[in-house]
Amino acid sequence: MLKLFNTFSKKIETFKPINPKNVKMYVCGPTVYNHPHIGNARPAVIFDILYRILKELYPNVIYARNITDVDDKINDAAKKNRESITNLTQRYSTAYEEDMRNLGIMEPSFIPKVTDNIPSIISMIKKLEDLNHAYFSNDHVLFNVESFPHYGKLSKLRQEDLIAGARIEVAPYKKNSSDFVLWKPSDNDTPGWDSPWGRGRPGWHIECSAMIKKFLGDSIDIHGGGQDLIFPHHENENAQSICANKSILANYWIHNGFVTFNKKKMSKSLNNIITLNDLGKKFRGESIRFALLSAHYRQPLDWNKSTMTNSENSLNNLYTILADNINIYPKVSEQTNVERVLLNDLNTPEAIANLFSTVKDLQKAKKNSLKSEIKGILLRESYFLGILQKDPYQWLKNPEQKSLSENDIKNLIEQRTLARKNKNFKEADRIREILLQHGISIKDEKGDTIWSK
RNA sequence: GGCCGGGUGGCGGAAUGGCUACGCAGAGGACUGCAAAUCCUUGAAUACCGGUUCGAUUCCGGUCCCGGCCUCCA
Repeated sequence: MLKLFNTFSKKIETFKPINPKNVKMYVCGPTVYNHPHIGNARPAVIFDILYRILKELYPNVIYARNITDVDDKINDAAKKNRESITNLTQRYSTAYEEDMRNLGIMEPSFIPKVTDNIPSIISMIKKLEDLNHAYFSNDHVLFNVESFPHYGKLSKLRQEDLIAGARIEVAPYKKNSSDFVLWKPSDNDTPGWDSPWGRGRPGWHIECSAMIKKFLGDSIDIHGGGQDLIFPHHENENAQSICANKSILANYWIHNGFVTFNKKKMSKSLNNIITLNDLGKKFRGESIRFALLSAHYRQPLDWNKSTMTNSENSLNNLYTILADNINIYPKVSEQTNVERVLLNDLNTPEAIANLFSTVKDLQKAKKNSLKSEIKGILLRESYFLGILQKDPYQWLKNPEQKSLSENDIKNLIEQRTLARKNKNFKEADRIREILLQHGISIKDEKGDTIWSK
């Protein structure tokens, strides 16, 4: 039984799909104008785990994660780079997909892009206009918030509060300060498409509503994203979808907490981000993933200097155990403790604790038959977390480090092995020291010498 | 100002009305030519003040501090 915290009810609820034979989930992906940072990676990893769990529970799961490639920030970035908009968005969507693969994230069923779905967007806006939920004003089409009495229910924000807190000047052509843009005009320098309202482009929010409708249908089970999307993005999506489709948009709204850096939210606009690209130069994707799992998804996760070394060390230890048991055949396992705690609102820290408990069992096991059983459990448990699926020796050798060529290292290790055979320990230590100075540490293990870092 | 989270060991981070998980780092020992790994042992925490209770870190009230949303953000 899967339990999830629903932002809408602010309670943990038992998950009941609309149609158990076909479960539908949509997660808001990135706006591609920049390299994604670890804050962007968090929902990707969290919903990847949820996807794995759902696939285990239900025969068919459709998971869509969009890419927003129409946005004014994109236009600004392209202008700044003197680069074409398509070039920029393609460059960064490719980078995003690469980063996702690197994090061990399973490919969603659909990765829709806004530019491929303009007709769906236009027809949804048209529908809203026909139903008097939207109005045309000053070349813009705006959603009329007053036409939707439940506006604010998702984010728990009341109209009065929004007005009181408004820090931005209200556009004079809006009927209500909370009305938001569905369609806006484009000048010749800006990407635009022909529409009943002239050449223009969609506002933020509407693309997700339109793509959900097109790829998943009017109503879906789970809608997810970062907490910063609750308002206005999801509130607005919810309003426009319900008004256009006359049916509920999503039954479960799931939002992850932020990655913070020195306790402050990491965000592109605060310019305190750590990109996956930069982090990937020093650390492997799996280590980044492990770090992102260390806190419960609804809590903030504070990133600091030791976050990555901590997570690398943990994974090294786990892979070492797998290397020790490399010849043990993993027996196929049934539902594990890790799955059981993940079912409880995706409690990844507890899942990791359970994983380590399995590891302890494996270390204590004497008989091969028992080891085989436990190794099967361990591999199944780590699959749901999306870790430990690589060849352990490959991991421990860490070939991505480039301080010495692999051949050089092999040669030095051979020389050292020879010296040790001849009991020339002075020479053996000298070689160890050389390797250490190049950041390479070695371990003599079961007659073999393996090296890392 | 309105709304909403949170303060747990050196660090990260769960859980719980009743001996405070787990990981990383640390200490001691076994093992090792030395290391590493492994095994054994081990030190270390619930912001503050009240209340309820046999018992609170957990529930209630207050104080202080930190963060988020209200504007683009995962």
